Amino acid sequence: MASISMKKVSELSGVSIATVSRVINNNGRFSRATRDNVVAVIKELGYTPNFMARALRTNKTRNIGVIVPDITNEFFAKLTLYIQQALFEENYSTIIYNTDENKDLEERHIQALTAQSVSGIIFISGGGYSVNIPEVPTIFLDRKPRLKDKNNYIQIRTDHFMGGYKAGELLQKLGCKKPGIVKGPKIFSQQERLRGFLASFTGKKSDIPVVAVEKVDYDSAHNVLSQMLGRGLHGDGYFCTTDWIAMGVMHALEERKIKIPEQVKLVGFDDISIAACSGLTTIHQDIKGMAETAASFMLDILNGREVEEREYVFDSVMVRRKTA
Amino acid sequence: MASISMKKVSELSGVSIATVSRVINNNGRFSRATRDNVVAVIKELGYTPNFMARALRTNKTRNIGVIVPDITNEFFAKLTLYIQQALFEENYSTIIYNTDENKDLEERHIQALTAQSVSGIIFISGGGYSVNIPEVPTIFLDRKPRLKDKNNYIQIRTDHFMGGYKAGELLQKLGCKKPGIVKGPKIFSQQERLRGFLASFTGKKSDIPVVAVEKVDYDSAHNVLSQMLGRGLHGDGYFCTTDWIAMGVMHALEERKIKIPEQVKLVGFDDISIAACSGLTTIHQDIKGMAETAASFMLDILNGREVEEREYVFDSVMVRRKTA
DNA sequence: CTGTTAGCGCCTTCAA
DNA sequence: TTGAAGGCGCTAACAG
Repeated sequence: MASISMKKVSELSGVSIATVSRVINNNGRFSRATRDNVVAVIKELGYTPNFMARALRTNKTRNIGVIVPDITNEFFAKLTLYIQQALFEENYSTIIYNTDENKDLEERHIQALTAQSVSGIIFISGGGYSVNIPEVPTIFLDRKPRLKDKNNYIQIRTDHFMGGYKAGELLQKLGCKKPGIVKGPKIFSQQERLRGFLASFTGKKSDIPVVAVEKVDYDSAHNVLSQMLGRGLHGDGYFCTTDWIAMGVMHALEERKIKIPEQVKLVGFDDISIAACSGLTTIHQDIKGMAETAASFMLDILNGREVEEREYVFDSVMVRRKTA
Repeated sequence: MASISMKKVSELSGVSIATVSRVINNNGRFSRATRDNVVAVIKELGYTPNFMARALRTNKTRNIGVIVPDITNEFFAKLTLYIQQALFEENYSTIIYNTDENKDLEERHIQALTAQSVSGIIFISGGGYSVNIPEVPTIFLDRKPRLKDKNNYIQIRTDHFMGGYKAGELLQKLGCKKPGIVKGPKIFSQQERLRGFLASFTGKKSDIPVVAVEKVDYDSAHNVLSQMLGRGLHGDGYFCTTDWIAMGVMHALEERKIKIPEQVKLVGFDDISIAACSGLTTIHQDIKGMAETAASFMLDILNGREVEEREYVFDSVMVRRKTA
């Protein structure tokens, strides 16, 4: 397009560029009449500000980086969807990067985002390694990472611990004698759910089998469980730290004709669509609430409003369906 | 950070800013010695180019907009994931917007993307309305939209028609006497799958029931099917134009104790995880192939390479599992 | 091979 | 309430 700049607006409206700028940014110091005039010309010309020039001048891009482990997982997809929607309301865009839980990739993406001068970053990171806090305002979502320097930061998440605890309680209430847990890799959320689960038991916790799978997905869980069942051993109730893990476990059991919930009870975590559609009992997370809180805090920071730098923890709720 | 600019590099390395710029962009016309010198200084200073300044100057942001109906659907999530990865290799970022199949939102996003001067757009749009082609290089993915002006454009998709055709063939081969189709709203891909399905039948097509659901998701399909079954009518084989629709249908049938595949056969479309994990027979799309093709064409265009503006159609393949 | 120079479009003092 | 002018950091002629 024949880019129309402020200059053209200034010429046609007979005022200086500076005044046009003031009108656009509502910076006061112009008369009502000039304002109306300038606004009219802008409309007539269909002028839109040049984001790049503005970004260069103000050092603010109005782009927010969102770093997620795996957008392919509905849980993270929803998180990013709601973040994007909330931010778009305020004219911010989101740049999404996938890390696949990989520290190197994570760092490369942070660097890319920084080089691009994003206005802020919403960061889902919580592997066993420590991370540098980016230079721009950053909000940690879903997981609490190991941070290198800072002690103050905003962190938003579900109460993974209590979620695990509730799962343990339910399994006990339902009379499970040999409960166990199937969990993912050493990531903050996974570890917390494990801790909570174990904490719900009063007896000897070392008797409770903890089976770990490499990734929090269907195949990993399905494989590990199939092997286990092949060796003839299984308990009568499993807390799976992810709905996808639960699906893998569920089908491994079904393939061996083991009845759910009669012989084995199952509890998942996340409450994504597949849980509802498979009748999986699971721990629900308030995805929308967390996403909107993250977006709203980010906006607060960007607008210079005061935000308390601490952890914001959302309640989890047990959703009973058929499997437990 | 104390932003280090080219100026500082030029001072410390004793050459002009222009030379520094040439070295950075590898634009030739500098000696080996100066190059090494400049590179060393850059490294020492930890200099990184300012993307905003560059963008302002060159009018290229290295941001690619990706417009998808619903990132929450694994099919689109994977598409965007692979696009993002391919583009990141070449130092491009992706800005993702969700449209929820909504024309207004679509237009607002295009506008936002244009205002931001993205370098290009990968666009999934194909409702019943006509769309304006954006000003920047655009590639249409998955669906062929109704375009307002241009007749030349790049369009990449699965052969939805043949996919539907294959589904029809299979159901017939399997001996279905009363086959039907459950499809989503009037979107290009949905309509094509329907056309293909019907085309596979030689007899009277008007006898084939077409049940339409509002959205291509589990709940819509589940509701509609439950109602239908409540009225006591169903066929012996359904082609569902989406895996999520198939899931809804599957469970509605199971709830009525109707055996799959004995009494009713089911074929889905997309082949997302849930299909594999539910034993759903479905039509597989080469998501990665399409995404990478789109990214690669985009890069070609951006780099001034010649690309033939036409439709690129990927084969679909039938994946037989338990439901048909 | 290298340096000088002129903006890209915008915001923001400073002066009027 | 307004205008003039400088500069954000970079690239791309145009000279040498």
